[in-house]
Amino acid sequence: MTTKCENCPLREFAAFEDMTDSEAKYMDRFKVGEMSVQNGSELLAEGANATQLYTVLEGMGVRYKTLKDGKRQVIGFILPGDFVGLQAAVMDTMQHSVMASSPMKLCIFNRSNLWDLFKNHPDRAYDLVHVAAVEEYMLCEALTAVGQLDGMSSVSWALLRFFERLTALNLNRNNQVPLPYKQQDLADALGLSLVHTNKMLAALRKDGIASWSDGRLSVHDVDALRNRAHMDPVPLLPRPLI
Amino acid sequence: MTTKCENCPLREFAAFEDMTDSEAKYMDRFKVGEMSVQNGSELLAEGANATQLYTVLEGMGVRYKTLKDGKRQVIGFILPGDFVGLQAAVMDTMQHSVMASSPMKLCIFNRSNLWDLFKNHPDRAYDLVHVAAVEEYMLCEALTAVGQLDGMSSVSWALLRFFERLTALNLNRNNQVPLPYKQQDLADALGLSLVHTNKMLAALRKDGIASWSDGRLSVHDVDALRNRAHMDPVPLLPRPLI
DNA sequence: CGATTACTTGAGGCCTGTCAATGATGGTGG
DNA sequence: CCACCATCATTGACAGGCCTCAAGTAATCG
Repeated sequence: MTTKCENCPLREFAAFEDMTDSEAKYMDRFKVGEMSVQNGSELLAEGANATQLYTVLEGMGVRYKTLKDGKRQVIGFILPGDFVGLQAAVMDTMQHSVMASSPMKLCIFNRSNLWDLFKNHPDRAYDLVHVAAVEEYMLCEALTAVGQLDGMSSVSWALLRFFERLTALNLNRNNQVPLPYKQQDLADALGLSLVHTNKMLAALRKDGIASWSDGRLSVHDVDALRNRAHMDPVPLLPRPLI
Repeated sequence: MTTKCENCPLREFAAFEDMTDSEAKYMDRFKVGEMSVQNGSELLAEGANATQLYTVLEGMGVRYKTLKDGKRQVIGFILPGDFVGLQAAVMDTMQHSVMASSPMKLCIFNRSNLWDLFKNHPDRAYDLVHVAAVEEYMLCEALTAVGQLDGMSSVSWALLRFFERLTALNLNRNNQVPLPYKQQDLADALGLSLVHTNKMLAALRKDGIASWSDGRLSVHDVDALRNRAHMDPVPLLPRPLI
């Protein structure tokens, strides 16, 4: 028995805009099921044309793109509440892959219902554009970090972003948030080598600013972290939940 | 007297999906005017909340984000047919600026009409999502290039992308396309220094692969360029025109 | 207990940034 | 018409951040 959208635990978090009960009731009709996956499993593959859309209920994952020579660029990190597969829905194929970095629980929507949503629920369609815009914004920020910041700064920026996003999801306990990724994931996201990424993390740990081990990130000095990031801390805007 | 959407010269190009005459007629009601700007002028500023949306009719521009320390990341290059300002429309403020790199002619839509479009023309709203998805895809590709490729490769990739996009816009004359940007723009897009970017361009010129000067890019050996780019030449998909 | 995966740490070299100087071009004002 | 200035492109020298190679530790697993 799956959770009804009306009772979706995500709705209360600061990260999301409010949703009325009637909206939630409609979304529930749109919803076709739930799915649980192990960490390491590939949800969507580059080049495939997926017929389903997902909203993440629990767990985390990565989006990434692979090059001919085996290099990998991590496009983004997928957290609870994130909407996955919109690209596949409107363009016919995925341009990147998605993999679970921890056990995940996903809410499944059917692609073929998407059109009904546009026709009958323009407000929800509008939210969809909003979500797409937020995603574009996150990508812009990542591009800026990768392009303009040096190693120390970009690692700091990334940890800060994780800390903020996860805090907004109520996952902050005592300045500690879960972070079930590998150092290689972060390195591939920032365009740094694994070795160098490791050294930046070691420096942050030595300086008592932040430490990340065993899948948990502890931030001991947010201001120092923000300082090293060298990037305007653009606040996270509430976004609609799909 | 402005051009009617029915007669929009952009419609015929390979870069865009077909649009029926009746669709074009509706868009014409959505359109509120045209605007011409000089090169160097700022169309939209970071942090501002624009009330208008634009489709580029002629000319080119850049999207960019500026950091506290004056560094600049070029987010993307705006070509004819591109839709500008969607982010400002759904989130309330722009997260990046837009500047004209050549004289531009823009088609103006009113933000307040956007809602009407969602309510009464779901197919066009769907196209809007499609456009947003294409933009996201371009950003992914750029992020991958900046993160994973070295100088020679990323410069080659960028020139190749320009060549393909402009060719799809019927601006290719004898393997030569207009490219009214500065080397600094390209450098800021790729996260390279101006000096190094210049040296990569010099190498491509010396090797007889491509030469860019006086606002014109000539590609003498597309295959060699593609070879140096080291990235899958994902084809440009036709996209809807707004 | 060997094999695998992830994390750490050190050493050396190259790609790329910074500094600096020069040319080329075009606009401006006397 | 020419000196002057601003912008952009070009080229060389040098230093440094980051990559690659390599080796070692720790934890998990069959």
